Amino acid sequence: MSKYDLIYQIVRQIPIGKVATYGQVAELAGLGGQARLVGYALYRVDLRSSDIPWQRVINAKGEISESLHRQGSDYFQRSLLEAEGIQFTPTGKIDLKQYLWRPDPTTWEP
DNA sequence: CCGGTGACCCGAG
DNA sequence: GCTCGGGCCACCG
Repeated sequence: MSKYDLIYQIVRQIPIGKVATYGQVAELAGLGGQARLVGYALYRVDLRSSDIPWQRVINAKGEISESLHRQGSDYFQRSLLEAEGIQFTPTGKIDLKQYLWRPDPTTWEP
C-alpha cells in the first residue's frame, strides 16, 4: 500500500457536485502537511483510462491549479466540473462554502 | 549524494 | 487583494 494508493482512495470518495482541496485530501489520507504529494499523485493519473475523479480536487483558494505541464487538462477540468453542476464565479473560482466536500465524521473510517 | 523543482499551504506584512 | 518566506517530500538529472 503506497502513499499514492491512500490518496487515490480518498479522492474516489468525493461525491459528484462537490470538491476537496489538496490539503484536505492529504489530511484525510493521514498525510497531513504534505499537500504537494497529492498534487504529484494526481499528476501521475492517466486522464483517459482513470476511474479516479481527479477533477474534484482543487487548491485551497478555490481555484483550479494551472500549470504548463498540464497541457490544457486544467481547462478540461473546469468543463468536467461544470458538467457536474458546479458553477464558477466571474473570476474563475469555486465557492467553497457551497461546494466543499464535508465527509460525515460518524461514517468516516480510514 | 545533492540541488532544483513542483496540480500545495499557511502565516506575516 | 498582493508578495515573501518557510515547511513539506517524491522525483529527476
